[in-house]
Amino acid sequence: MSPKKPVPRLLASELEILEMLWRTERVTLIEAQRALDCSDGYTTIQTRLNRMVKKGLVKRSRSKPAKYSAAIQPEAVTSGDLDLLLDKVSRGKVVPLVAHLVRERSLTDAEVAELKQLIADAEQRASSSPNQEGAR
Amino acid sequence: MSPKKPVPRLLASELEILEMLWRTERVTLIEAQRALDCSDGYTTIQTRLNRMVKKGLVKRSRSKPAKYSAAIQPEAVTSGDLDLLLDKVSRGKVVPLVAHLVRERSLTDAEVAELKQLIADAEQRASSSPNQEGAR
DNA sequence: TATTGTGTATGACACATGTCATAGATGTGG
DNA sequence: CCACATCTATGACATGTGTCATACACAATA
Repeated sequence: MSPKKPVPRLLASELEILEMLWRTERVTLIEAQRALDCSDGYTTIQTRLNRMVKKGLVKRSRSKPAKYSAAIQPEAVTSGDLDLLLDKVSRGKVVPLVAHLVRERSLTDAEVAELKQLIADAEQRASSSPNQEGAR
Repeated sequence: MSPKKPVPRLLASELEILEMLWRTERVTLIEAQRALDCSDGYTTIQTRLNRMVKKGLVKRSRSKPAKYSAAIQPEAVTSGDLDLLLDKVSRGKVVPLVAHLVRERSLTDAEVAELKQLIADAEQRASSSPNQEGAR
């Protein structure tokens, strides 16, 4: 039974591979090599992909020129990493992270609008559900 | 030249150590061992700390029972990791990340208020400075 | 059938990390 | 000054990762 393992914590290199796979969907080794920086040798890519298959991060088809594809979605990584960040680094506080996010990046008007909506939704949810975290 | 290296990408174990150091400020090896889960041997902690010193992640005092302390702040990790998350996983998009943050965590009223303020500030900044973002 | 591509599977090697056991250096009470 | 309690520095070993070179398998063809 492997229910919802939060995707450990990916190494930078694994993230790099996954990023490529998310972009390209399904690729053969040659395509993968091309899609990546391709400064690495053919069998290097092969080994890395296969090791990731072993880890369950990547899927491989049985077709003749095997096609590799991501076994996990970006959201999973986002969740896992963000949760870790929150728990370990930000001591569970969301605001500092968001502050960094919106301060460092300049947002478009559309994005600002979306964020407003998100906050509004969260606000509503907060008032409707019993909230712990500092019982005012 | 200040090598403003964005703090590579920390391993989970390194994050664990740093988290402890941020909590405790300065510790000797024994204290560190106690502060951590302490299931690891004394010299194990020693080796890990020392290797992190070598990497510039941790500082060590010259005092007799050497005191170890974090060489980087949580914010640095936050920044580095968030940027990576943004660039690699979220394709540079802030909204999905924030969405995850505010959806998964229930926020207090105070936090919601802070977030609103954050967005308001960002909005102002967006309108005052010519935003290219998506010129391509 | 032997030859040549093209793909896949193995074996290798260096360096990083997780975990310790021990040896070496030092300060302190007899 | 000696012996012991502490610290600290090294050496070791298994496993994981980065990077390949090669060997092996198999289909199409000369």
